[in-house]
Amino acid sequence: MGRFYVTTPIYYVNDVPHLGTAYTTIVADALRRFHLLQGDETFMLTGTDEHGLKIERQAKEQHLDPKAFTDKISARFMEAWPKLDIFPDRFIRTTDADHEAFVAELWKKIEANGDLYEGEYEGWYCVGCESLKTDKELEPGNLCPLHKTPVERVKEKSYFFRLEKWQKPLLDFYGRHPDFIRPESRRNEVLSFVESGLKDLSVSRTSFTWGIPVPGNPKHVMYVWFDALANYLTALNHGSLSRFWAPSGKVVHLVGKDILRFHAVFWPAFLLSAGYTEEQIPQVVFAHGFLTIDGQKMGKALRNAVDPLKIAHELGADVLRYHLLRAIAFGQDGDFDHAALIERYNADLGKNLGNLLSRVLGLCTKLANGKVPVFGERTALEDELFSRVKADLAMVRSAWESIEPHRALETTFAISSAANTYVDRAAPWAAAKTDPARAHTILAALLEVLAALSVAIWPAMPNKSNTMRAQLGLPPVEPRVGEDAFPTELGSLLKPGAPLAPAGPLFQTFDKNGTKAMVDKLVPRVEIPKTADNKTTESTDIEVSTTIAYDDFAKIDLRVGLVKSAERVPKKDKLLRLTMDLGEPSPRTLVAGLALSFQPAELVGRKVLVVANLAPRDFGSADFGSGKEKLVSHGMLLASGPSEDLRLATIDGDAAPGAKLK
RNA sequence: CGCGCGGUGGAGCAGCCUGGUAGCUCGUCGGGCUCAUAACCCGAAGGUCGUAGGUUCAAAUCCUACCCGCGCAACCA
Repeated sequence: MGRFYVTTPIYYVNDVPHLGTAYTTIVADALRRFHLLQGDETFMLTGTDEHGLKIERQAKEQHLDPKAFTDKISARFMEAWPKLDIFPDRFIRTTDADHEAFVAELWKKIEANGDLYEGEYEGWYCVGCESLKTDKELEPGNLCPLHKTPVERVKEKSYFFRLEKWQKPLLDFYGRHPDFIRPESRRNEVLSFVESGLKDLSVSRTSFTWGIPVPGNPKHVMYVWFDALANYLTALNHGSLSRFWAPSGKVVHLVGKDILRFHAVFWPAFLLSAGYTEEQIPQVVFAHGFLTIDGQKMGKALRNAVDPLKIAHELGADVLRYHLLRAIAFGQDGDFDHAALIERYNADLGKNLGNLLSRVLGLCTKLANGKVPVFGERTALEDELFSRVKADLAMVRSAWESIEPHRALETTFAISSAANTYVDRAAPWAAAKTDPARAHTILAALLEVLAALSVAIWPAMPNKSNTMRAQLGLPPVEPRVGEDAFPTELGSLLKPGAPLAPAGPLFQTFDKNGTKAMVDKLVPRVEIPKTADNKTTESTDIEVSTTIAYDDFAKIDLRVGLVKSAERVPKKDKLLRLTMDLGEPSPRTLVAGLALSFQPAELVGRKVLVVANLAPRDFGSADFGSGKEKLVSHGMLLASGPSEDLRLATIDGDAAPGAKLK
């Protein structure tokens, strides 16, 4: 028996609960339920992350006080989880008073250890990430590599955390605790990141106020990650709850692969700095992958369209939970496919397990008076079944222990398959005609397996587990601390003579039409615009936006231009660099997105229409074979159509290069 | 050399860390059973585990190189 503490990330309140957050939270709940079954003391934490510039701005947009704004969104998370049969021990908010107090304490400890200093930060800041970016990280045009939005130049006083100092200790720690970062591939990522060198981390801001004030210097608020990570400790900072923290408890942080770095690098560094020992660092940070939906990346539109609560409402939370846990290899990217969901529901839940229960209970009604029959003499068939099931149960247990829900469930359902095979081999209906005692033994064996299964599915499907148990005449699963209720032995899970309930369908399968109807119902209606289509519609959009005055039009210098030369721009597959005669003393350079429609050679000598007085546009640089050259366009060439089928705007008849249009 | 992911029977995936008869679901074909949710069971067809090298007694698994997809990003002033 031990203690098990599992956390989800605290979800940022700029979004509402969606399939992705539901996924992580479901896994956390399933793991905790497994540990409950084993008799462990458990604590599960989830919550919301509520500070930061992005929230401050979003609240303002909605004309709300930040607190009122976060109250609103946070409530949606809090209300969502119970609908998926998830009951965290604490739902923490970074605006909770105890959290704010605890973070201040943590800050002071780190400061007292000399790991915080005041400096000045100047650089780029991405509001989306809530983090600073180095010049190297930025994409051309000063875009955040993650959000693709422009970063902001900020210059402000800031406290810095001496992260650099912890590089070596962190590497030592990783070396001594190979299981700290999982899965392995992620661990390697983090290692190479840390090995490549850590820089001190800016951990406060003065540019906004929606955050936890820095102790002793309230002009500063803490960096949201400093604030957020601490939540895992805040929740246990109450009396004896600290027993759940490492090393007396096993601490497992489930995180998305996008935020692994914060948990695997910053967090242990903060802890070490605050005086925690290596043994007091969480044992596992497990990074899971991202989900796609029906093969499509989960963009904002899709995220909002696929509501986990709706799926739970239609099919039951158990079914959603099962499918997510079973269909996706935890730790890897996975696809949430609606058709596969129904397929799996039919196959595993309905036909394999549901039908097994139904046929066994049906036989019991007919052959054993609806009571648990007496287990008579075992034959080789029962021996084989039981030893197989025992071995599988052991595998299920170890799969859960090592955080591999997909494997745990695969094996769980292999048990159900084995039982189905056994029914066929043992043929109780045939035995009943000649040897009723034998038939009873067979049924008793099957009931034992079903009883074990009813427990084994509980971490994933608590409701169905109990429905199943009710039919077996068993009380609901009620784990007790110190009592290992995960089945290992078969043979005495049921009492002979105990009444069984009549069989009712555990999972009603869908026939062809039903499947189709359900898939239609669940698949989001939104058209997910494909990038190409999107562009086409844009470029064929003939709606006239707004009118402009003639004077405005007159400002545009449209001219005929003669293409003197044209060449592809290396590495930019849509761009051509053109030199053009616009009737000026020297030719101009234009950069145009024509490369998908035209060969450079076929453009040379053509007369096309050009906007001559457009502000020059910088396209970065390109290497034309003799080193990097600046790529600047001095004008715009007019064309129509999608980029792969452009038509040039030309002039009727002949006109001299430079001729103006009016 | 932009970042990331992947290539395993018809489809979708697991296995790869910790080498040792290639597994799961669906689909196809044939058979069985008749207790059950048109269910369940058995069998069959179908795989050069992307390619080429290397390590090894042994490679889907470890190493090296390469090829091919996909996603994201970027470029159409």
